[in-house]
Amino acid sequence: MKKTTIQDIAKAAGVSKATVSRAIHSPQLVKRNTLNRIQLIMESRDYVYDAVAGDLARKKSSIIGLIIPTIKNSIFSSTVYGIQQKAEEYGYTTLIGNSNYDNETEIRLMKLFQQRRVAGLIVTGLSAGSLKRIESLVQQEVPSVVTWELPDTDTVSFAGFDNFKAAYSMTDYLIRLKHLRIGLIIGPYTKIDRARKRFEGYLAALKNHGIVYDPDLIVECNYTMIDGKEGMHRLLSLTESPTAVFAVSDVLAMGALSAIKEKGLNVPKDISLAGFDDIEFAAFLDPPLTTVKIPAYEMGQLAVKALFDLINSGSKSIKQYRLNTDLIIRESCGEPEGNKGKSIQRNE
Amino acid sequence: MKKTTIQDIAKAAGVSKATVSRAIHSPQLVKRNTLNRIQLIMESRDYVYDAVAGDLARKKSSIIGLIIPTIKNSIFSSTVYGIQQKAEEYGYTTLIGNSNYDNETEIRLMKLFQQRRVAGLIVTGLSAGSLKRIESLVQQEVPSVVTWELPDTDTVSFAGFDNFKAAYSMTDYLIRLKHLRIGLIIGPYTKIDRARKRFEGYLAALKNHGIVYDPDLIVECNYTMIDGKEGMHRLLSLTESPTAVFAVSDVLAMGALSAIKEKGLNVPKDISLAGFDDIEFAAFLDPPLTTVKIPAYEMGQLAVKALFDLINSGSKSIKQYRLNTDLIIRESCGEPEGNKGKSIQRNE
DNA sequence: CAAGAAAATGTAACCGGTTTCATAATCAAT
DNA sequence: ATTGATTATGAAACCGGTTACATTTTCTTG
Repeated sequence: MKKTTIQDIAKAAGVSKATVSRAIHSPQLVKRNTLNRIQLIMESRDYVYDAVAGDLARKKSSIIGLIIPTIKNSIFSSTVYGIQQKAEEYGYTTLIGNSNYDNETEIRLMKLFQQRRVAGLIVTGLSAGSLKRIESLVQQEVPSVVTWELPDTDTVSFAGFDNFKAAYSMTDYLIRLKHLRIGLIIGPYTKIDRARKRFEGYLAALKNHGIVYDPDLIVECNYTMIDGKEGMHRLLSLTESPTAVFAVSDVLAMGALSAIKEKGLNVPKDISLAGFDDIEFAAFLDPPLTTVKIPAYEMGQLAVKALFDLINSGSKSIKQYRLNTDLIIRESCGEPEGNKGKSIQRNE
Repeated sequence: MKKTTIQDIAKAAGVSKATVSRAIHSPQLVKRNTLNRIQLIMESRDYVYDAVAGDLARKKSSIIGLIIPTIKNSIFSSTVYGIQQKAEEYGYTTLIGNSNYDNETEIRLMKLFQQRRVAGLIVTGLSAGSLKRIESLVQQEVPSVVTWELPDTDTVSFAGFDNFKAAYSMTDYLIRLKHLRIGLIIGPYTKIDRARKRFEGYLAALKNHGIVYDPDLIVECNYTMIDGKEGMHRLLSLTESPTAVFAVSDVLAMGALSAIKEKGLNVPKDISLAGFDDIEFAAFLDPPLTTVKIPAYEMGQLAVKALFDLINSGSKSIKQYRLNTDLIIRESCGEPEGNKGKSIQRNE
């Protein structure tokens, strides 16, 4: 049984395809009478509009493409959610691709989406290469916006936040609590720009306070709880282990926390722990996690807003949203034991 | 600047559209020489294949639609991930819609996907209404598979597990630990079939052990940590509070756990706590959470497999995968205090 | 080299809509 | 009833590909 098309409807209603098309999209252009007849026939024949054909004819689609590193980290889910909510308001659907933190995959997905003729693209880019790629997409008239970072360009729209500053402020906070040996558990900062910026923020904070950087305190790993746990175990087995650890992702922090507990240590008495993202469960940990709040949901919404500005302006209106992050002080960080009152050692 | 089409390429290469089309999809049908020429021209003009036009002409698409309750719960993310991984193997992309546990939205999304002419649909259905809808979709030749449950039908493919049994087994386990007052924190079981099945599993276990069902011990709520926390607070403020609580979602359990700690109680000494789903963090909680493991990832993969069987067989081959759930015993459940050795009270 | 088979390419209809422009029908007002 | 404006509809080209079928080219081989 062939699917019903507007042609069929037209014939049955004794009108032309054009009229049926109008009946669907601009009913006010069709006489009451005709309209009713057409609608009745559509009902009775289970007509289903073909959005593919429509998109082709109209030369525009109502799908936006979204590329994120992974759907498995709930912090990205929040952004996705923000995007979907907002996109839906505009009548758009979202096609999601996971790059799995892989550059090749990311590029492949961009191409794929471009082939699908998405109305626009939102990318949580990985590297400088991503940016180049996006600039070229924009030139090829695929409206695109970057999120989760502040790319250094004025030709690309974005809704992001300052990864450097966010990591800086947390490190600074820990230093002010009088920590001198601050461990860092962080994602693959050689591959991912965002992670590198955070790493630099950490470094800069140390430097500003005149603290020497100790490479032994850095654990580079992937973004799972297991990684966090293993990373923390490594730090704890150091001859001179850190008094505070900054896990640059709450997921890592959670893994780290479990490692600490396994060792029978107390947070924050024996060791301070800080996270990054402020995902929902951060507040529910024991102790509640001090972390950096990323406005993931709002960022998603603004990314969509920026995207539609781009779309509606024929790629003219470039919007760049810089969102703030917040230090969320809970109970997982305190002054280092035995260091109370001691002033910070400086290396000059 | 107009986009380059195969027409343009054809003209430039001095061949027909058909040859260009072949060069793209079946290069082995094109002479080496011509092929090279065409490819060169495609390169130089930044030709981007139009998958929309292709899909229309070919009357099939390479997008599969996916409807889940919410992307925000990581347990669904696992299923999504499984689906995306598998779908990608087959060269398909995934369009994701969130129903937000709302029936209307779910139906709207199904229609939307049908209009988009998706190759197939994977639905984490909500209610009996969903099933009806899906049966009708299948009749309209939209290959569809249900997941996350075992619909009672033989005309629809699915990859799911037995929600009743899963909840039954956990409740049974708690009872065998000698708990008599078992609280239940559960999602909106009046609206969501899956939740209702679980509720019934709980009820059946009680009944089988001759324990009277106390409505005061049931908290019906949504699926966030806050809900779990509030729910647990309610249970703890009961005159006769439960000795064990079964939170039918790890997210709820985590909220519940924080409520328990807030009260200064110990798990499992003062109260036992069980979850459902076995999301990644369940093992990392303090104490590690006893829960029911749902094979979310595998389920996603099998759903895709079932879907492609359906697609490739012209909707003939119906596959029904019944997956097992496992009781994961960790440390959050123990015998009730002061009840040790006491035998179970029966109400006959 | 001729002839038949195999390989390469072209022609044109088609997928299911949209939209411009022209024409026909209706309406208001003189 | 006539005219001009307004509203409703139709005809046909178009969107960018695919594909069945026909035709041409190239390859084999006797």
